[in-house]
Amino acid sequence: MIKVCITDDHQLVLEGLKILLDGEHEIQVSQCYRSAVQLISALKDNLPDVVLLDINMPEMNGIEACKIIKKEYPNLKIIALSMISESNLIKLMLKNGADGYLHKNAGKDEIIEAIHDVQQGKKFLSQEISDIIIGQEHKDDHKVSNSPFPKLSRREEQILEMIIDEKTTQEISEQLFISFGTVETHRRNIMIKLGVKNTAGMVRTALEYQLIHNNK
Amino acid sequence: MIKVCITDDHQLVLEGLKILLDGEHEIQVSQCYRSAVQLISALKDNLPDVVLLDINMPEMNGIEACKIIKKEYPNLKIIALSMISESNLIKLMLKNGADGYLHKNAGKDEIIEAIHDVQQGKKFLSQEISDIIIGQEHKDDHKVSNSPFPKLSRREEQILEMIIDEKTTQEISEQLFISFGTVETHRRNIMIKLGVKNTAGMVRTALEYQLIHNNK
DNA sequence: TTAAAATTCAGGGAAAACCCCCAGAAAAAT
DNA sequence: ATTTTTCTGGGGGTTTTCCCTGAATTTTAA
Repeated sequence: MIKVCITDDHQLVLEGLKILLDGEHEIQVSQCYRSAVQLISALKDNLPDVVLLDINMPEMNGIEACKIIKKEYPNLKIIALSMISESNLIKLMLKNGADGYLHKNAGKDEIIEAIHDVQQGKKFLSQEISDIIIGQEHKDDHKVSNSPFPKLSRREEQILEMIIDEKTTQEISEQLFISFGTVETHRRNIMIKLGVKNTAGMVRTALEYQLIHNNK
Repeated sequence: MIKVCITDDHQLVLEGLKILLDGEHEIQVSQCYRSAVQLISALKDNLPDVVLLDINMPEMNGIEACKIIKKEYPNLKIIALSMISESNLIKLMLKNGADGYLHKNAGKDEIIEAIHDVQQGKKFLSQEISDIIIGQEHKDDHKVSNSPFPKLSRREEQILEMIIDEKTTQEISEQLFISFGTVETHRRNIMIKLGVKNTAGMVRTALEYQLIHNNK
């Protein structure tokens, strides 16, 4: 019997997965959590064999969570769940200790196969995911290898949010009571951290990686 | 017995929902589809009572699908499903004939309640969704009322994609073999159509509404 | 077939963003 | 306690975007 724990901020996915997996008799869904923070604090008392972990969550994203969990519990197997199949994201997740990666349009069989595989110590990547990684391998390996998951400072995050909200450097400086030059410096640093070259890149990356807490 | 049909491009959500609803004895999941195109062509032969329709899908988005379906089958009830609770999106969906709106972190009970409500001819909006709409009501009613779902031309879409890909006007003009001035005109028109004021707005709106086909 | 929308082009000017350099003070992490 | 990161500020300059105007041709829709 494999003890599985699911963490996803979407109630619907959570309940669906639970019922889906409960139908299997070698698998037992022991716990469900709506956030990575909940998951991490609960692991102390009850350790499952496999964790299904959503990547795109508020508060703490799956990549951060993965890193923390693997540090504490290296033997706990983690399967990343994601809506998007972006090669950089997948690589980052695997780099941070994930044992498998499932896209959310995977079927029941694929999930069960993944759980069994990682429980036996194997890595699991669906065909689709493998193709993406291999297809992009030559293109951006330098970019990924030396750029960790972009971590912005509080100020940078705040300014990025305002940029996404269509505010100009001038407006941002006025609203935050800091100088024009300071905002420009932050802009520059954000671009460097995200590895982009203009505003479009900042916005795209921010939304793709869900770096900002969009409460619109 | 209410005949329900589910359309979502994510296999996982699809299977989860199916099993979730199969547990209810007043509800019968008659069909499942992975795209709106499939759904629409299948309605001719088999008409359900209620359709659970994901908004964010490739090929055809839920808003377009909703409009088409309601035109053909005005009595068929549609509940929109979405990952994001953006007020404009919700309003647009309702404006295009949806009978209910469910966020994907809704629980089982909420979904079942929604299905029963719309089947009886009532509208269903979760508390969370109602709050968002009411909260934004004063702010942007003019903006929504006279701006339909932004429809870009082929060229505009193409250029928007390139903007999101961090290309400058110069680069775009060279790669498309058109003049600098032409690209600028397209940029301007895109901004007007999307109701934004700069590049950040274009990128944000494009990604939020999934106007572009991001095959990265 | 006629009206509407899309695509093409351009000049001139203002605003914003981008790029280089630098550097001190404060806060956080090791 | 010391190193690192963050936050702050700026000078000077180039590139890009944004905004105004206008207009001809082609394609699409009513």
